[in-house]
Amino acid sequence: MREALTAAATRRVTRPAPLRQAVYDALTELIVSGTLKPGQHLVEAELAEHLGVSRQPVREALQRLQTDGWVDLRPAQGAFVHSPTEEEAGQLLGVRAVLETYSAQLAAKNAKPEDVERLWELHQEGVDALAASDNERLVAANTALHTFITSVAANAVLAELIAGVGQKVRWYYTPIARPRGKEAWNEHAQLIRAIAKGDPDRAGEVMRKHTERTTGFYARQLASGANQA
Amino acid sequence: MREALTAAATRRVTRPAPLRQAVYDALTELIVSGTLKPGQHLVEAELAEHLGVSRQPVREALQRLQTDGWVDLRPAQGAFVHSPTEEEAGQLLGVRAVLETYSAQLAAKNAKPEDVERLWELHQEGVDALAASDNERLVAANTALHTFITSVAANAVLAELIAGVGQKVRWYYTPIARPRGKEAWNEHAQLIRAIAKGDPDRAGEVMRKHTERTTGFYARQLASGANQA
DNA sequence: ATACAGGCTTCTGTATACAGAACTCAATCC
DNA sequence: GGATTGAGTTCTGTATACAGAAGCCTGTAT
Repeated sequence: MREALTAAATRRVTRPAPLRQAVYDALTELIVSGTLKPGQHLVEAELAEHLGVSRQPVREALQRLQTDGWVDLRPAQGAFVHSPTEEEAGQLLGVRAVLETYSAQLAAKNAKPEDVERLWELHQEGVDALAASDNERLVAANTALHTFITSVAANAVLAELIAGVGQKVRWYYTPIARPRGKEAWNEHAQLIRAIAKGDPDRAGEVMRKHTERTTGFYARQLASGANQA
Repeated sequence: MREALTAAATRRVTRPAPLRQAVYDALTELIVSGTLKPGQHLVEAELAEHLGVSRQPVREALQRLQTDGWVDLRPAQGAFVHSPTEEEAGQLLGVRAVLETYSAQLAAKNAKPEDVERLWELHQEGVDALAASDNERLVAANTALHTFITSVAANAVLAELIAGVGQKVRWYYTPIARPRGKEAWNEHAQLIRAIAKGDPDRAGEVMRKHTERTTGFYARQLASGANQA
């Protein structure tokens, strides 16, 4: 009987789900969506009442939000939503570029045929979204593709860093920049071909150029319509 | 008068220094030093009493220790000192290599003459420690050199990631591996020369090879005397 | 009118109290 | 004898309470 259960109902009935996690997710969503604006003072008691919990889980969530860079915690003054500077945004893009490049190299080393197949599926989804001019779907497809490449890279440490950096990049640039268009997905296709061939050097190079172009693309949008948000 | 004060006593009398920070530092030290062993269950009440504070700051410190990867926080069970696997250690080294490479490239772009001068000073310190066979000083000199290169790179995001990854690498390898010897410092010298010339490609390449050799060096030590700790 | 001082309010930081879940171990039943 | 079930214990997760610091506002004196 034990084996039968192990095979099927591996997942416990319901994870109790610690409140701090729920609060963390809620606050992250509020920050990324822009409901909580950069520089805004977050009062623990207010958040607690608004979310229907006590101050304690809110505090714990705020602590984690700080270490993840979403809020600044000034001693004896509390939490303030982090205000990213242009300089910091540029640094984020640079770091992301090297991490993604490494990710692509590892993926090219490890990719199995079924991984490549899945990559092409994700690529097709992006092309479809592009044809439908569905920006939201396009962003999701782009994220999904990069995330899957990272998972193929099979480096948990790397994956965690990329996830953190990537989310902040999206936070900063989503309000001011549109997603890149057709040529980005052509670059993705090149990348997948390099991974399929198991050519780490080429995969890394393609990814490096890809992220550099994205960086330049963002920079131009920033320069042209800076304060449109 | 206000201007005079601003110039001089910018720093407030004494930062109250939140307790959670002190607890965090204390626990990190206990983990890195090996007093708290991997897998060990950390009971909040015990730590609180031992450190002379209440459970609250201990909890907050444990939360941060989790996000920084030092402990695992299992729901409804509490904190356990993280047990690094060999696989994770390898992943750490890989990530560190690409981050350090990028750091060296940026440093080569930004370095001013006085930075190069300081680099040579730090290098000399390492050579001296090597001559004195003072391992502790040698590790400190190595850390100081790499840290300074990162600071010259002038990328705060990168610096934070390197700091986190680097500390974990040291935690994992310090007990089982000796520091590298003379040839590591020759490589450092090459690196500094590349930075002095303002040659990012060469600096990156030298750093990449340097970290790869360090990785191999660790791997060999691990293979030979695995369970000597 | 302006600058300063004092009290007041508000919020954080810390401690304590309480409820619920997980582990332990012993007693019981097959 | 072995497995299982149940009570008891321990620890986490959450809520509440209290103390201290920082900011604000008002009143007063120059």
